[in-house]
Amino acid sequence: MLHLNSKDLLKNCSLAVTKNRCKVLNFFLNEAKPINLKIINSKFKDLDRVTLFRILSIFEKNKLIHSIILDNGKKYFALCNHECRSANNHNHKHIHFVCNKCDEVTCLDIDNFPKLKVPNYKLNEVSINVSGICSNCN
Amino acid sequence: MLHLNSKDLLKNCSLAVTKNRCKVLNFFLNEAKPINLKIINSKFKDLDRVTLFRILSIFEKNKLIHSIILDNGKKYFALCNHECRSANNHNHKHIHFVCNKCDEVTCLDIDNFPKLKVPNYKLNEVSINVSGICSNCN
DNA sequence: TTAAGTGCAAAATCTTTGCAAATGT
DNA sequence: ACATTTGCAAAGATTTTGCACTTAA
Repeated sequence: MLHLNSKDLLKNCSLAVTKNRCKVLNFFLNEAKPINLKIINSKFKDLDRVTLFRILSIFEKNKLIHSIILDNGKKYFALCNHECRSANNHNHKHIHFVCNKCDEVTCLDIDNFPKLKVPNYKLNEVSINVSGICSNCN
Repeated sequence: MLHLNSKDLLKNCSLAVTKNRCKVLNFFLNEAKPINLKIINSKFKDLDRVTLFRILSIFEKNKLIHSIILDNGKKYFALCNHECRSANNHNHKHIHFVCNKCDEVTCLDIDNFPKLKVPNYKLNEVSINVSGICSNCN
């Protein structure tokens, strides 16, 4: 999985390869971090809002990207990595971290993802959001 | 903390005791679970949307209730328990569970709340949302 | 060529704001 | 009496829908 290009990724998902989709997907390929919807919007001013919505929603449905809603209510989108795409669950592999200083959001792979247990409950997806100070600001 | 009545709770928070606030707070006192905003709205049809918004927002500000946004994007509100009100962080004590069968959301106190560590990061608030099958449906 | 994607307009939701009337302290 | 809360109207913001036009397969 070295050469990640938008065309192939779209094809892999049986999605039509359009200019707009490539543009948006390339944007994600160049961004390691989850990006707020508003920012994405501002990066694609030539692109219709509605079209962007539809592109993001079909990307999410096809597990090219995943979305997070932080406790502040803001919605973020981020590229899924390979494990993310192949697994059913986007949250098993990493947690989402938001820095209280720089406001950047980061997907963090953590070594020992906690195994929660609750009597009488069957736990499937576990999603963890953390806030604090990131490595840059620390 | 046996007799939880809305009047005293409001007074404790230095909030004016109004009929609407009592109604809404009583509703939460009778509901153990987080309730979706839409449902709350439908329970108070005589109450103006805006007023309900303002009541919920001031309750949240005063830590009478806390809100959660689940991965599906829906917003829920739930009564804070005593520890919840006294602590700075509403998430340290419990996790939020959503059942894939009955769709109910539950605050679950878990014994060993995971202690996460990430090198170079300072972690403050940890919020955990889990989906699966609840004890009723299991 | 034919199905799918796009842009525009407009509807449907959701949330906030301003202000006069009603209510609580 | 005075400050706060409430309801209404209306503005903003966000997300969805319908449909004609364009583009990809």
